[in-house]
Amino acid sequence: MARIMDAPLDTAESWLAARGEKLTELRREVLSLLLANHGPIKAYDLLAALQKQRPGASPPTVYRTLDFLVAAGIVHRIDSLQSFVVCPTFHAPHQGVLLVCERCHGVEELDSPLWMETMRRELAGSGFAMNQHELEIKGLCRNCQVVTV
Amino acid sequence: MARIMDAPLDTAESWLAARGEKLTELRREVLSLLLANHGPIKAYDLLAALQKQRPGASPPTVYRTLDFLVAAGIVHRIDSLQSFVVCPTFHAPHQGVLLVCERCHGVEELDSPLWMETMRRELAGSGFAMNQHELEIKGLCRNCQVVTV
DNA sequence: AGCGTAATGTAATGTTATTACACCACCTTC
DNA sequence: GAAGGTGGTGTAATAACATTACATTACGCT
Repeated sequence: MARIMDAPLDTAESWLAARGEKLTELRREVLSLLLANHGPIKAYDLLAALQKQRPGASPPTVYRTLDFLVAAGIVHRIDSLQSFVVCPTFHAPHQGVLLVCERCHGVEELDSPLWMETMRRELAGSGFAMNQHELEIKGLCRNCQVVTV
Repeated sequence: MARIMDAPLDTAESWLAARGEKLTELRREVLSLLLANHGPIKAYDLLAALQKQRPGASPPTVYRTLDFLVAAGIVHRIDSLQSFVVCPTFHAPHQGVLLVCERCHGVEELDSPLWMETMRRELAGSGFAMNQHELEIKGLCRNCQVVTV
């Protein structure tokens, strides 16, 4: 019987296979923990979770695995939070912007090719070539705009 | 006789005075080092430089001063580089985007109110309120696009 | 002078990330 | 089936980045 969360793991497996890479047991465990977290997670928190099922895990264990998943486009690193989050649409062509809430630290991914194109055009004059895979916008999410604090 | 770099320091002083804050000797030294660096600098590199003229300087010395300068809008923190850079136009109203080169780690600031407005409008549908003071775009600068590596 | 607040000094510690090297599994090729 | 290469992981140590907590000093105010 299939466990919950298997579908994205299988998708990741095929996605990697198409690149000639493998979803090893370690990578599967890490990705599974990332998926279970629903939102950005810090490397050391992920390490703590991983150690429950894999006691020998150490910082290089998680950082190597995260680097791999990021390079494969399955996971995003959020610079402003020093955290990592699964890309909800890694398996499909997309041009996503990460909307990072500075208050609750939630992250949404907004897929907007039109928006990307607009930005690229606006930047053209400056001679700067935007990396559209690493775009992170800080601000307040809908919920957090309401809060007074 | 005025030393080189005095002008921006004096500008910072008035800018702060208008906010009821002061450019103390320590802040002046730190800002001066930041200006002398022409580009982003890491906190600990700044600390090392500061210690040459102020041997007792420690991490809190620089982090406190940087926090102050960032809060005053004089310095930007570049999340993707974990570095700090003087805002070239802190004294004037502006809506700058930081263009961070992923290869040479240089930073340009592009002032484009039109661009900001476009983005804000594009984001409106998502309910997300962009923080226009903290916008950082990664990519390749004009020079680095040419390099083959 | 005495008080209150802002600024800085100082020691320790917390958090994030990397290096370097050892070992093992798997695959190839002879 | 042994030799050698590659990719993946284990392990120890350390580097790099940042904060806490508390002591002390500087300065404006009455």
